[in-house]
Amino acid sequence: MNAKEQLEIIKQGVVELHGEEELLKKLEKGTPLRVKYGADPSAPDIHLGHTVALNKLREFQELGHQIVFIIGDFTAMIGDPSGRSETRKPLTTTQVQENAKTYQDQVFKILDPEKTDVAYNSGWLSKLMFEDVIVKLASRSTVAQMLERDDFSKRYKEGVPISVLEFLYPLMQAYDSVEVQADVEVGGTDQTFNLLLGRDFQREENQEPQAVLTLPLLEGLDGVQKMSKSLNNYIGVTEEPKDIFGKAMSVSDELMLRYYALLTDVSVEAVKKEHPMEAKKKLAALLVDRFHGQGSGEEARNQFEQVFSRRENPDDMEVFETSDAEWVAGNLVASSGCAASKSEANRLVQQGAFRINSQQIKDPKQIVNLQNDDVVKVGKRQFRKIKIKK
RNA sequence: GGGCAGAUUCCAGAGCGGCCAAAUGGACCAGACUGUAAAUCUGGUGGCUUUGCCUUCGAAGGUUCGAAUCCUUCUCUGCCCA
Repeated sequence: MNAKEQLEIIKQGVVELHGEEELLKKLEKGTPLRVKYGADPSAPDIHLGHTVALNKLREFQELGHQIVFIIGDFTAMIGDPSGRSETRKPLTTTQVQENAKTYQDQVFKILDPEKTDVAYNSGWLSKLMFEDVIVKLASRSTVAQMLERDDFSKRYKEGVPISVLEFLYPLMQAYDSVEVQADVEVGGTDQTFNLLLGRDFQREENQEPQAVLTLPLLEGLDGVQKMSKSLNNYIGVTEEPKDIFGKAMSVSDELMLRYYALLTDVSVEAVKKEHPMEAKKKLAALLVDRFHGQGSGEEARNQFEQVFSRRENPDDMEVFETSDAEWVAGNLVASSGCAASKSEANRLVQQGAFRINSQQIKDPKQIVNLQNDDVVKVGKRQFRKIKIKK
């Protein structure tokens, strides 16, 4: 495929491409490009938000290029301030290592391991002398530049603390680009500053500056904030089919269109013509298929319709084993793990969330007599099948 | 280093010395309505051996019959001055 055609593919779905001409020239050389992507192993779960960028990387790989996947094990000790309104808690080395490992396993659900170099940035960052930090990093950016960034200026205005440490984060990320001699770096739009700084750093080291490719940020399930683990508004790629399906179904119609646009090749125009619920089910199934294999989406859909449309019990219920047949309602809810505490259990019962074999019981103190295969339901999605131990 | 302000339950934020497990909003949970959508409405959101008891308002002490509220010291944060 010629360089121009490649560029067209690369540009699809991209918000901004800095250094387009340079990129074209590099593509014309015909040698595989080194495409950098950095991941912060502070939260080990990869979710749909990440997959926007990962899919782009996958495209690069299909075009024959090499991915340099950087695990920011060193930078994770600081925490990326991008888009955040508060200082992140630093992680311990052990935590970071564990996270990094699970992270990698998940990434290869999407990326081709053959065409991926994995690098830990502690490999070079931890070896820097203080002098290097001053000369190579700190001297190359100004406070004004930093404060120009939304996240910092906002915090500064609001009197929310900003650690000097956090100013170092973009610098380290930029330095990574120098180390791995990246031709391209891919990231979310919130990364723009960090990515562009990489270009400056490379120029100073007499390298060709990397092309910078920013991708849209995927909104989380709430439809407002960006998808992230800490906000708990995400769909993780390793989640159970029924959870992926259920979460996808719970998004608003508007957000569904956004997900279609950012996560699939399906034309949004076509989707708009469909019944929203049907479209949403298709999206949900598509996502399940993607992470659990062909056919699993269909299965998840059937389960979903069984449980929620027809209000039947799911096929696979957690079993609650007990030797007592007689229970106080509230205790049963708590003991079976359907509520975090006894008080919560009692509350749920009072609010009418508790059903046993479809029969609602509202008094937490009521005695219920259990039999084998009775089904306890708490709320919309918690089911327990009863087994009486003799 | 000096001065000032502040630290409250998941978050933001209110809290006269008793009526404070602590207003209000957000978030979340449950119920109703639905397309488990959104919107809307209702209720709820520390724990427990639950009409009462226990733990909580940065930390530790103290005053008081009684403290989130007053005093002392400490820790942390912001602002101003150097």
